[in-house]
Amino acid sequence: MPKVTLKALAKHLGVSVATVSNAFNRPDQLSAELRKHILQESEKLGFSGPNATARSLRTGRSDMIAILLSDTLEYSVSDPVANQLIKGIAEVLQDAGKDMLLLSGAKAVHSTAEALPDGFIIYGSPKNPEQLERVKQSGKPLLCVDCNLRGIGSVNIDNYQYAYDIAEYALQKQPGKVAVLGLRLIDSDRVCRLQQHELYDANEAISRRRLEGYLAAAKQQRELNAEQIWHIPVNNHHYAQIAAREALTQHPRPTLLLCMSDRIALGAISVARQLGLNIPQDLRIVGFDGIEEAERSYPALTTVAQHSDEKGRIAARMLLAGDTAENVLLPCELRLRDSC
Amino acid sequence: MPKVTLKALAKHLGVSVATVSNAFNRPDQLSAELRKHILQESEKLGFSGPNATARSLRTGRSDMIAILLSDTLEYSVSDPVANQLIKGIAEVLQDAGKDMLLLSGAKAVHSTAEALPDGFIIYGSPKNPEQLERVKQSGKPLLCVDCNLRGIGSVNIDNYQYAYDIAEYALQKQPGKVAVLGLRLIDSDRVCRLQQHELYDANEAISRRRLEGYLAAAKQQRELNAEQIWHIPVNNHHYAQIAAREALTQHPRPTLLLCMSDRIALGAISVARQLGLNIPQDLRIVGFDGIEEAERSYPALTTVAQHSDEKGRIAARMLLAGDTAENVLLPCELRLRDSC
DNA sequence: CTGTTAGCGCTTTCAT
DNA sequence: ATGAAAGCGCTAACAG
Repeated sequence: MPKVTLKALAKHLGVSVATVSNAFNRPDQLSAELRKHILQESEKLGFSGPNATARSLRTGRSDMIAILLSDTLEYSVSDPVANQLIKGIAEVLQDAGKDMLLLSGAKAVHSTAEALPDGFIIYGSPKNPEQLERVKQSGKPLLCVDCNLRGIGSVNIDNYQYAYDIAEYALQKQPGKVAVLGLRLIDSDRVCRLQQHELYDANEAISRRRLEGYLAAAKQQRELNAEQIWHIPVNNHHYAQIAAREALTQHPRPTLLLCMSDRIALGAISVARQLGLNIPQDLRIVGFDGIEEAERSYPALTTVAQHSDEKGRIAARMLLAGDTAENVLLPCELRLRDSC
Repeated sequence: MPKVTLKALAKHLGVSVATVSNAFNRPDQLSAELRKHILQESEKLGFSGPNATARSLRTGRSDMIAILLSDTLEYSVSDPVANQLIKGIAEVLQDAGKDMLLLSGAKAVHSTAEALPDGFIIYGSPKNPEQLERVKQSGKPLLCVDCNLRGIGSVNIDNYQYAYDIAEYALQKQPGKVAVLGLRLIDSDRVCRLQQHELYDANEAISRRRLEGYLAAAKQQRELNAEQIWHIPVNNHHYAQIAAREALTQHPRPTLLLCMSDRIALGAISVARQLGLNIPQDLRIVGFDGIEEAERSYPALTTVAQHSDEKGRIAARMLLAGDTAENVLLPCELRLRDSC
């Protein structure tokens, strides 16, 4: 069986290729009945619409939108926050009839599919400068989420403010010894404490903004010491537990853990349980993100809900609307639950 | 600035287009130094390799692999099991330099990107027959995961066997009144109990296979009644809680909950806590899947670990190797923890 | 409303 | 080792 192309179909039907093309792309350019006839015959011959590649080559469009992830695909897909964001974007794209391409932002990756999408949502600070450069060069619409890039619109939250708010809430409720379980504060792949000179950093990373918020809130009672601030390289349970164990086996033990993600906080809760500590009596814990799992943990986690799905929806809508110059700051909410 | 194409580049360099093309695609066809020179100049002019669309039109390849999801994108991306699978696939594709396209299998979607991929992993029973037909027609390599389609290779687990095993374990440990919290057993979008005539169904859905396993194991003690089997339409906390609440407020109350997913089991644990029931003293619960959250729930969940990430890795490797005729059955393990 | 035609940017014989 | 040219399947401008 020869391949069914638009041209072959046209010949078979005794009409011109333009007419068949119009039947698919510009219904107003031919009579309704001819169109119907063409569509029916196409179906019958197993022609499922114009070849996407050829169409894309011709028009320069692909009806695909890419999410340029700052981490590897597998990490991004399993991180609950990235996941919620992807979910929100997916909802909007699906409604708009667009497809979604997930692009790994891992260093040194040069994927050929990069060239296809009609637009990009850049999620998190890009780690692959060449790739970013290529994407910028493409001249296609771009939008940043959870990062800021000169000249590119963005959707963010005020990390400093909400970190400040939740830290202040926790501290006011009951003063005590504070430790910070921080995510990706420095460039190291192992769990460790910060050194004094690493306490401040010009870097715009969201974790730095959160740290500044904690620091500012803590200051009102007592300056926070670098050695009570942990760096955790990856946002997962494993590393979170290592850090939590280090922090909670000190003497005297901290009585408040400021965690930069809910996953970290959840890891800390496990460790606390292993150590026989009661939350919130012996130890209070707050998280950041507002992932679903944090609602149903035991005890339920006090945290900042940042609505990543909504962030995704808004970003996707902005991109599709060509509204890519604005810098949007989305509100969050404190979720005061049982852990603090 | 005019667009930089391979042709323009060739003219600029004073060589033919074929030579430039070869510099990118067939290093052995030209001298190493000329190649190096061409590549350097390309970089300098901001030419980031041959246009992917044109190349794809010409060669018929795209270096993309699609996952054809049986649900909507947003659901699949947030379901922990689908998520782990995607993660496993992503790992392998990334190493192979392939990109991953997530395709929604929602009814009536006809995405243009469908035509692009070089191969498809079909995840779960397709709900969009036209789409499936198109994909089959494409003649590209296909592989099923968690479903079986005539003439297509597959990667599955033995749902019947492991459902049987975990039910038998639970029942032997301590007999009692059993309720099943089942996932998508019938075609209804609300939580409800099964009716007697719905107890058996020829349908090959994995939930049906699991139910048969439970039923067979229960039979050894006492036949399971349809009214103790709940249908839950969506694998999330919300619906799980509704079903669990119905099941646990009966008199007499069930003492064992056989849950068809870990998410459902986790929802049931929340409800039990709300009702002041102690697990496993007053109520025993088992799940299915082996998601991460089940390890760290309180109490930790007894379940069947099905290694979805490994399933994904294996499927991706098989597809890439062109090994798409086999029907692979992967082993699972019982994870005996505190909830039963 | 319909048909003809020129490319979109590339790869790949085939000839040199 | 290199170049000329055909054509992948389609869309859109233009002519009729």
